[in-house]
Amino acid sequence: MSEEKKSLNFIEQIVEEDLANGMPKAQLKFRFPPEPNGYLHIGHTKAIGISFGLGLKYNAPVNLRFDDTNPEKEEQEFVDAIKRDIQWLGYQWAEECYSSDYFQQLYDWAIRMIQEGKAYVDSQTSEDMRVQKGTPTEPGTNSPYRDRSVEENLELFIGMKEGKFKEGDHVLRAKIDMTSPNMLMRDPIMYRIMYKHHHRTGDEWCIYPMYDWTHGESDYIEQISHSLCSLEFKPHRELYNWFRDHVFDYSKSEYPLIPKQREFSRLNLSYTIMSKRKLMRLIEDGVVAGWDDPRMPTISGLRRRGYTPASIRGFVETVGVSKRENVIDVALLEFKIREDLNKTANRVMAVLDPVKVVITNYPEGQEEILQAENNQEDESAGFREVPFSRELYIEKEDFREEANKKFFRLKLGKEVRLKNAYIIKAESCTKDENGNITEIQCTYDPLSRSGSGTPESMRRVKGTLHWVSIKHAVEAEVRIYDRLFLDEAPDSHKDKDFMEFLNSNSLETINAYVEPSLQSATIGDRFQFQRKGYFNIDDDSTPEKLVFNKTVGLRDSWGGGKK
RNA sequence: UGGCCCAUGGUGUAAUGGUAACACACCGGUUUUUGGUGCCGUUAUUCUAGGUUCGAGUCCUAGUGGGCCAACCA
Repeated sequence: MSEEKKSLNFIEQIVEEDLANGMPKAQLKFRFPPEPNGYLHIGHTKAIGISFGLGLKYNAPVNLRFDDTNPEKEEQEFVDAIKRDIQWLGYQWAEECYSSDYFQQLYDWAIRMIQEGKAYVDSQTSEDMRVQKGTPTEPGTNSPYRDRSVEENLELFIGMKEGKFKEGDHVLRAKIDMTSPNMLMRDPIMYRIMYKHHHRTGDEWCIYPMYDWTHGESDYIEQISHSLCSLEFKPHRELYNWFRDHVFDYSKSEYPLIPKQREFSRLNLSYTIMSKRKLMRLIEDGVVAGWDDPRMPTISGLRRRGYTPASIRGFVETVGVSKRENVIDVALLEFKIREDLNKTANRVMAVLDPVKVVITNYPEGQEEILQAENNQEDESAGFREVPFSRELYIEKEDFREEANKKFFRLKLGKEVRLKNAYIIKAESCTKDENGNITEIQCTYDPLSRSGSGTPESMRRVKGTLHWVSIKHAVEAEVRIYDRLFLDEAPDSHKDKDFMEFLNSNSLETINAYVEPSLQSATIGDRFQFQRKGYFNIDDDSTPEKLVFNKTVGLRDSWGGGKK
């Protein structure tokens, strides 16, 4: 009955405080506001998890709002991908919104601000404006156009909207304070002229509102209670409130509630990058095949790699929420997917680097069907049939002519258990002219069959190997991935480009032999290749040519026994 | 020659003035027909210096270190 009290993160505490101070629970409303200029990545999952998590916790609506105010970079493809990824993660938004839906309202409010002397049209070049803006340590100076009359401002702004000027001729700026220690308060730009086709509004507009003017007011229009974003927006909060308070003054009867912005630190993952611009460069430079390349830290990439929604959600939950800069060890992500797949993925046998084994005392031409447990962590997973015969493949690394006691695998004169099958003993091996082992001759103990219940079958031998029957094995392509970067934080070096840290061996494609039960597997299916790791069927797979991705390896406490 | 934010094991996150906890990683043990899983265990001057307090990781001050802010990007 007594449920353990989980501690609240600082954002949940803010919500609880607001509730305690009298905010009705029904007023709680959140939003996730991606810009459709790229695919979502694992870093976004934190923001998604926070806002959608709050929605779930308080049974409050969460809007999905596309912050589409810059038609230069935004595309419908990204809108579609973002929706697909959020749905795949298992979250449901209340309403699908677009900042561009509010362009008219924003424009009307801007007119009102001009009328009240709160905004003016500036006609300097961007370079002049930059100089005049000052620096973080020096105050800015007023624009020579700052004191234009309301009438002139109105005429110019309306002219901007009507397409009477060229791009760059004029901008609309809020009139705040050019000497503010907060650079964002130094008369920020509200509108710029842009003759670009917008993926939603087409060519209806040739002026587009800037982020600060748009974002907060979109929150306000949607009556969002808590607008949660990452730390770099902290300095924007002052401006967020400035715009919000003016607009509230104009529209409080229609929109009675005011949103508040709060900031948390974004998620960084070791050995990768988390910037849409840089991820795009990996694609453009051909380092990866696309946004959904299994090596990418994108949601689409992780999905294709074989990650489950539950593992990703569990990951961001474990990572927590704070205001500290952080780099999460990618090992935690890997732990989360292993944790999930260990419970859910069926075990199968696949030999990735084969060497032939002949069981000399097994009758030629004989075959038999053995029973194999699908998942010892899940009794309901049942059993499958695995064919056995005289000639098998095992992993090359599982045999040595001689080795010390720490080598629990097959060596000359010693026994090993073949998983779900018999105990075999290595008698001899043959090599090619280069000394490479080409075949291992073994004998088997016919009474030792797994599950047969004989005393021989109960014998304990130290090693157990996976294998496939050569005659029955299915050939498959297996793609093995490694981290994309060799440096723990590739984009944290001021003096070096992140591309310098690329891992040139992040993809290895091999030909493997898998047990015949996998012939019927379909795209997305996940398995544990016993003793090897977790693998899933790639989008490129066909019944004629199976293609697997390595999602993550099994934890390996042996380390290969090198030296 | 400014403003704002942050500082707890290797990495993250708790402890909400009262015994520094949890997860991952690491190392060791145990179980095991996966060197997987499970189970058990080892590992900490809470950045520094002052101050407030019976009592400070927590509050105050200063310092140190890190981050953000000078796009007609979001």
